[in-house]
Amino acid sequence: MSQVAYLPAGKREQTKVQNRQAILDAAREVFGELGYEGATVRDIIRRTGLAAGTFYNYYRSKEEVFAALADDGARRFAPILKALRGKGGALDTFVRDAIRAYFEFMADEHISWAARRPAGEMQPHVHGETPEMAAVFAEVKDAIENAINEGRGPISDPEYMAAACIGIAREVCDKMLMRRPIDVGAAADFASEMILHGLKGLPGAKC
Amino acid sequence: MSQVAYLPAGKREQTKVQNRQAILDAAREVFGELGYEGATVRDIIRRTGLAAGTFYNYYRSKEEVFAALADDGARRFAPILKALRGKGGALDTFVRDAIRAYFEFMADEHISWAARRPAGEMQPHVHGETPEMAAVFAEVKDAIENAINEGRGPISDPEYMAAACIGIAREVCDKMLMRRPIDVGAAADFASEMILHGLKGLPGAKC
Amino acid sequence: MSQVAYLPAGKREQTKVQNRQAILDAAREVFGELGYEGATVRDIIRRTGLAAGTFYNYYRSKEEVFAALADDGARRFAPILKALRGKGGALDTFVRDAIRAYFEFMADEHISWAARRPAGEMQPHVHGETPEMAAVFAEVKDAIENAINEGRGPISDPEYMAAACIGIAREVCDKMLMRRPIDVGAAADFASEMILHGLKGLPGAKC
Amino acid sequence: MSQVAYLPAGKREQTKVQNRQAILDAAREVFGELGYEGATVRDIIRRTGLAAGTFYNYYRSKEEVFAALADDGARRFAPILKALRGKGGALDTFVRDAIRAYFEFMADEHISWAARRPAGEMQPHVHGETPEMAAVFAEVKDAIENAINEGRGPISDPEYMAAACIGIAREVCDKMLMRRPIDVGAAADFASEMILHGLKGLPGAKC
DNA sequence: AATGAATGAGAGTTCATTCAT
DNA sequence: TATGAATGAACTCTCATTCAT
Repeated sequence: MSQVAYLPAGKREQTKVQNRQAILDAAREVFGELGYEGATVRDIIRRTGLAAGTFYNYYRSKEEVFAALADDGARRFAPILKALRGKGGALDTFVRDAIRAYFEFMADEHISWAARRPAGEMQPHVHGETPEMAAVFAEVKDAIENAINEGRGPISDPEYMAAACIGIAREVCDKMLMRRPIDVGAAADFASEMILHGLKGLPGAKC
Repeated sequence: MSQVAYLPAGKREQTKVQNRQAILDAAREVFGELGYEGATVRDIIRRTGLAAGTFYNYYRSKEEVFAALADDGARRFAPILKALRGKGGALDTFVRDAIRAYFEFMADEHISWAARRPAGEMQPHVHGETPEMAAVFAEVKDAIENAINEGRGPISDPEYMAAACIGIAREVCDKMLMRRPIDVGAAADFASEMILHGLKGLPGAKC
Repeated sequence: MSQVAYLPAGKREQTKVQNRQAILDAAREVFGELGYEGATVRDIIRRTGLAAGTFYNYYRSKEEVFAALADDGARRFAPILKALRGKGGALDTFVRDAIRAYFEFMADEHISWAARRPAGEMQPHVHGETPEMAAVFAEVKDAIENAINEGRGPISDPEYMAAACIGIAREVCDKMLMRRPIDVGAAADFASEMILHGLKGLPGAKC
Repeated sequence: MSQVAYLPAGKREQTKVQNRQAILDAAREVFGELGYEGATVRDIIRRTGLAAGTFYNYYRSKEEVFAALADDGARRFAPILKALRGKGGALDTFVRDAIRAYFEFMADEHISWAARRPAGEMQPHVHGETPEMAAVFAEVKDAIENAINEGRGPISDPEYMAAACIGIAREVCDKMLMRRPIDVGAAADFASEMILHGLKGLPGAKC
């Protein structure tokens, strides 16, 4: 068309990006606080100060913004994990590296929304996990399952083994995030040790 | 005037107890299928055949019936755990016993609602855990934390230790419940071994 | 179940019927004033004084209440037409009878909602025809088409013939309904004559 | 300052006229496909490739563009009718000419949007009549009413007479537009005959 | 105590229209 | 003047809860 005017290059474009981010940030918070079901689109946009309809200029539904959040987390974490997998060492090393990477990512992620949460007030039925975290968690789970299936570890029940690793990682990480200061190194070491040697392998145990 | 004297204790009381139980049963199913947020009071009451308003003669809200369900599970599981705690043996033994008791309870609980679920169809954002399970989980968690704090185990970070045990128990139990047939013994053994000795302690590992 | 109490027999049942009717009446008015697309469920329930949600206790959607209205009209008019069809006389007679029946029905129907309409204020894009009217119109159309196809009239283009009859009936009826007093006899006679003999057959024409 | 002197009359003006026409064309299609209520400004503007806001540089509302469309049709048809009226012959002739002109206009108009409609898919509650058609219809109606009031026909009820003519014209025309090929001559002849002599005047009737 | 219709707040979503660019 | 994101009122529909019966 001949009437090319006001190509989006300046402030318009900028606020668009800002709004998209604002919605994403608000959604992260709201999902973290209220859980997926508990969160409403209105909760999200209210926190941005934007109008109700504006949400739908960026995402078509609650589902979609949730997916975008999860994607975002996965996308940022994927390369880290991939590098680890590429190294292809012993399960021993892989577990330590993967757990550490996971814990570090979670800690980073955490501060962006945990800070402004009314501390101590843990709603019922809510997991306090952002979609990003969930996505990253899924990645790690996948990696561990693969590692075990590839036979880089003892031959027991692979599914149970992965489940156990995952369980430790998730729960210890959760605890870590509740402490101040957050000590990623200590928590990751603990979890790795626990995964590899169990309670009896911990310092102070009589093996 | 409303209390009719000498009303035989039967019919009326009977009905009340039955209705209360019917609601509880329906709620267990519905929460299991739809999750807490997804479940509606209508879903619950519809399954009982009672009228909508009747729900509120027994529970003041969805929240309350959920709590009642959790209480119920906890109340039934508490004595089992208590007996274990009373035995006061080594952490070793306690872990095995507690895990086994937990897994057995879960398996029992499970069949009461898992049966009629459309298998394979796992909704997003739904955890498939009844309130009872959640409550029992909390009990076990408590027991393990206590055991560790009492010094019946290695002196490391007690909170992390409990978290790790809990994580293993939860995840392995979940996997167990998805298999057919459900082999409680194997799963409990695996989880206990994992808790005590980690991956390296599993058969086939070079320690 | 044993707890049979307060069977719907008295006032409850009564208001239910009243509400259903109130919604139907309101819907008739609103569709008449605003047209199908223009009408909203809110418009309808607002006019009844009932709460928003109450609408959905009676009809699942705007579509459904519209269909109910149309059904109602058709159901009431069907027997009249059927009797006419049964008589099986000449097209001549059939046309006069059918037109008369149609005009009479419309006149009856009309007063129930036309009365409270802001007179003279004819919105654009709106046909001022209730679903009942539309339904009855469809019935008559069908009857005329059948009569013509059965060869009870001249052999020309049956579809066009029916269309022409229908056109006359609809338009003349509309005009009739706008006059005061409504003279069904005169209007029906006119329409019949016009259908049968055209302008040239009208009094005052030189044939 | 904003009006640059000596700006060649071309580009700018050209664009304005083109845009106005593009919106009108799009609106014609959309109203034809979706009906007035069903059509949205977004539907219209999307089809032009212009931006949402641009619509409002040309028309203040959906209502206004609709009116413009109607005007357009009326403006194009008016001279045709006027010529007919000027001839001032018998009602007989006038009816035939007017009907023919009307049918021809409708057929022309029709192809411009009917072509790209998903055939056979007739939405409920939608009339498939462009605003232009409505306007032209109104013109013809007016002409016939005038002719009758001027006493160029039988002295019966003029309003009813006009209504009857209009009804025939509208319905037969509708049918004509649904046939393939569209035979304007036959349809116009039929309608004229029907208007003038009724069913009994049709070939095959015993008069 | 049981009933189930009524309630109305609030959910997700659409859309005509405005306005900074 | 063209743009298209922002706006916010209004829409359909759901649901926890109340209350007359």
